[in-house]
Amino acid sequence: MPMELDKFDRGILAILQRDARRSAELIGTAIGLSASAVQRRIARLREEGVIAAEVAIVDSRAIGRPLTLIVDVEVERERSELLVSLKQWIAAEPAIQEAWYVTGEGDYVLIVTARDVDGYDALMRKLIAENANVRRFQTRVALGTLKRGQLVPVEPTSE
Amino acid sequence: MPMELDKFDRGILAILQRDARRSAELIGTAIGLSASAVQRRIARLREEGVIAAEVAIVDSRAIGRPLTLIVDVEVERERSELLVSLKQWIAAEPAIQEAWYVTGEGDYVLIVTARDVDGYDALMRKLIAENANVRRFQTRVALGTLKRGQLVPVEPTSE
DNA sequence: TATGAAATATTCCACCG
DNA sequence: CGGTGGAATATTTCATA
Repeated sequence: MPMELDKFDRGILAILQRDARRSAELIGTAIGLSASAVQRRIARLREEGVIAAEVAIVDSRAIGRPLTLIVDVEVERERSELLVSLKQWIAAEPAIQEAWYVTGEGDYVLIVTARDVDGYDALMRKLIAENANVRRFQTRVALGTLKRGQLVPVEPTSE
Repeated sequence: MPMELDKFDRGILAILQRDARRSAELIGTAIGLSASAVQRRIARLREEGVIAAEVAIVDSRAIGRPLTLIVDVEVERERSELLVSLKQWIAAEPAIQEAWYVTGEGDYVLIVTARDVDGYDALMRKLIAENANVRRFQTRVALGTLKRGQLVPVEPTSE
């Protein structure tokens, strides 16, 4: 169920999605509201779950994980009990940053971060070894990152 | 150039990647450091760019964008001048949350958020219409999101 | 029901030892 | 590094529309 968001909420979200540290007073002057009104709305957006989290974005290159890989995984759909443990495996593996179950024949798409090719190889060998229902996978290496984030458009104009 | 990070830095990053609002005092008790030391380290990590940003994560379903699509785009590599404008187009389009240039024949992978199928169709028609070098694209719909984020593993691999 | 302003409580930040 | 005090910020309270 889509939440009721007026233009003030949208303005707040637009700012906080780019900079969660911006003070309520600055946000207020930007959108035309008092600091306390902004503060109240932020608290409400958190409670309602519209703001799901506030997190630090770490530069993966800066800490020695310059590789990003996009992996298409094909899974045997028949064995549903193995699917549960595969999902848990994915959830528990920190090198897998994102994972979707997508349209196709038991297909998953993974976004993986790695230190180097060897690190990635080791990860995928472990994936295969510990999940019998993984049929095959195809890897694409990110040669360049044009854009990264989970910034959601909040303007009603954008489609 | 990988940054020098000791176990305290790693502990700080592990926490802040999940909750950027955690106070320095709480972080300090968690990792065994004083609040002021934690403050100093956070400031340094921000300056060095290890912490690239601190952002609010908005629940896209809560604001009426329940659809996520993974799009493989094939581009004519020959016309490099068109590539520049395509990149700018992608950068300027808020519905495209993530975009990588990947191994293959002029292939890009996009993560797109949409209100519904019609909204997505309209976006891709616009992409085609305004970028003559886009040869074709293939869409996969995210039927389920197992994991989402840019959480980078910071656990020591060698220390 | 939501606002703005004022009062209170936290948290941060720049020093000091 | 840890600790302290002043500044900035967030949170609560309250009167008002």
